[in-house]
Amino acid sequence: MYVKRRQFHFSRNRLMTGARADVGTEWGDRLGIRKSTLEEVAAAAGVSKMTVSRALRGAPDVSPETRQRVLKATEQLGYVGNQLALSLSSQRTNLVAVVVPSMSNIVFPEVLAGISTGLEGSGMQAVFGLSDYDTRKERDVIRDMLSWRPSAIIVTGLDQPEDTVKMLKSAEIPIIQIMDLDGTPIDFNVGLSHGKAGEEMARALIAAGRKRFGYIGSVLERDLRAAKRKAGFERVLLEHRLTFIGQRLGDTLSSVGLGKYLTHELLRAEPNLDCIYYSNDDMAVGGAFAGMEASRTDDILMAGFNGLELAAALPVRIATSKSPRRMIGEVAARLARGSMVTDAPSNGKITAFVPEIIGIA
Amino acid sequence: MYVKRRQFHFSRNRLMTGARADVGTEWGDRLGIRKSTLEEVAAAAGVSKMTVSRALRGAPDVSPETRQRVLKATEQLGYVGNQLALSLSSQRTNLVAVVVPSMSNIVFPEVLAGISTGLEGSGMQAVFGLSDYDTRKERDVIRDMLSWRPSAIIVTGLDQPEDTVKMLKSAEIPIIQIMDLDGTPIDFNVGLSHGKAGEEMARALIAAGRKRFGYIGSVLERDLRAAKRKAGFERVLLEHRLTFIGQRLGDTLSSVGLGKYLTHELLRAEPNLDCIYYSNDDMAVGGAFAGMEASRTDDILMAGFNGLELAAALPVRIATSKSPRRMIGEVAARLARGSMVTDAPSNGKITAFVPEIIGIA
DNA sequence: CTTGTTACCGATACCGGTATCGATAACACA
DNA sequence: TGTGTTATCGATACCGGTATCGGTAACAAG
Repeated sequence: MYVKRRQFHFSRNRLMTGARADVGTEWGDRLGIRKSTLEEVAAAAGVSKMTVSRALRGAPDVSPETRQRVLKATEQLGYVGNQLALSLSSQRTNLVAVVVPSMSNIVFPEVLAGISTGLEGSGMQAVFGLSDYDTRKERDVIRDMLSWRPSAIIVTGLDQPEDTVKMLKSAEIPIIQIMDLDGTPIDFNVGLSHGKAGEEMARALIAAGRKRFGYIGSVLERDLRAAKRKAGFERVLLEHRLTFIGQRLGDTLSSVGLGKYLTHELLRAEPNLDCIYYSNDDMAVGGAFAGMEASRTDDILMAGFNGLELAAALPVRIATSKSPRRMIGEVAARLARGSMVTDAPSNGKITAFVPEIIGIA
Repeated sequence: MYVKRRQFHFSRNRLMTGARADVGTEWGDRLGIRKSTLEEVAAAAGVSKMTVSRALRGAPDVSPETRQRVLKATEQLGYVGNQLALSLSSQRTNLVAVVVPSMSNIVFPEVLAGISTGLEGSGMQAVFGLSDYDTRKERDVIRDMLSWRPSAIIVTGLDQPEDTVKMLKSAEIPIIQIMDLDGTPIDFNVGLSHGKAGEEMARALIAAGRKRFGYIGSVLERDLRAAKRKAGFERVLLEHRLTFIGQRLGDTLSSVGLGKYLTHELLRAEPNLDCIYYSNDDMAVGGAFAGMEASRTDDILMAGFNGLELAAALPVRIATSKSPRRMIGEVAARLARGSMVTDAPSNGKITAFVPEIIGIA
């Protein structure tokens, strides 16, 4: 299948003549810049590859002149370095594996952006995978990730099935579970309590005089955090002898369009609601649109979750809890960075955020 | 700094006793599941590691019984495999490097999602990096990526500076430039002509009777594709002896809030516009909100670009060009997959999409 | 019984780096 | 002059896999 390889064994003599001698495929330009090896750079600089390795990494025991020669050769050959060999040899990677459920909700990209900035300057790379809210797929993705021997792994949520947890533990690297706090973390945990977020939102809305609540969400079996928010909300409703008068659950992932559609439906069925709690801001924005179309913006308040930039720009006000998504990513990244220097992760460390509720008063 | 390694040399005898014997750190559970090597699996199965390698990869010359023994040992030890060693040894990776400018605009996450699904089942992994619309940063990110010897690289746009292009070429892997088509591709090219997109939008709006145009965008020096759309739009305006009556350019990245703010400003300065072209849908949605607040939704049409789901759900109609973002990602991924089997990328292959204009008629 | 074939498996040499130890030369010091 | 010391560098053995080639046993054919 794969054609012969290793048929060119560069002899030392050959190398001594300079690696520029015989390059010239379709790709290689005449600068001779191509993926070269330490060995080639060494030959060009007239030293051993060990010395090149040292020079490039800034090791102390290399004379200034040698270092210069090596640097020049590196430049000329366009040497890039090989993380595969480096990582295999040194037994440590600069990889951070990240698994998120989805990319179509802006929340996770923002977390990734946070991770990216949090990793900046550390020389570490994020490798990401999507689970599509599917635990089986998540397990497979995690397995693939682990085969790269990342130095840390960031996963979304606390509700991984047992075999996934076992696999994670067996990797013997820091495991950073993000977003959710309601559950038992394996190792590090960065996020917020969605149960509490739901509770607080309910309390705030009730305090603001809302009495007749509806709920709109999408597939809660998959978005467990939305389900936790709803459960928290309902707990507080119950405390006040209240309940959701009506609710609608979609069967696709949350979106503005879905929120709008379900809101129209719910408003028709229950015209006397004075507040609707949504599974998140996308849905709530859709709700706001529906409210505008139905001219119900004055007597009914839509409440979501996340604090999207979009929600703040809306012509009508909606309530929401601002989740520190970027921040969660950055903190997770910092924890991952730590993994490069400390061998002993302080087991069970938790970073808890409290979302700020806005748009009510 | 890093403490001693390689101090444990498992003797063959030691291994023969079973790798479960001496595990028991804080992390290892009593199942003995931990990162083990082919050698260990081989010892447990009583064969050579070469045989294990063959068995695990489904090579033909392994007897069924041996395969079973190996599989059992693999299972028991929770062997995961080491992509680092695999890739280094076999001289090919299953990595696809992806560089996008930003994560805060939903467009790029959607491209990534497309790439992810396009890669599904191929055993390939996407490694992504952010350039923040900064060419220097882009170059550094690309260099980091290349050091992992990916089997393909996907970069955004066609306007990389010369040194970046040189670096890309020297990697001798398929280079897939996405999103933009206006320029000279290095190798593969998947996207759409933003110049034409701007032209077509202008033509459609003029055909629909719009006459008094304004423009609202953000930092166009960074978002080159938005600049190309604007240029295309202006070309057609000129053909019709028209011009932008007024325009506003923000100095931050595009967002709904920014679009709303600038629209309010522009509407104050130029109250008699009947159409505003925006750098993208986020801005246009903000414009729509401003229009609603100013009660100008009947006499002025906002036009954006992307065809976001959000735009379709809006209570007022806005015009937009639907860009096939997911599709672009999927096609790019397919091209990247191809790279694993064919050594000779068909140089210069271009996949062109034509965005559909909606929301005008 | 000798000789091919075939099926199966192991030994060995890599892949491109790093860690470790040892060697050499220059220089200081007694 | 003999002996440490220090600075600088190379040789060698890995890391954990895969590619390649060769070897052995079983069985068929001559």
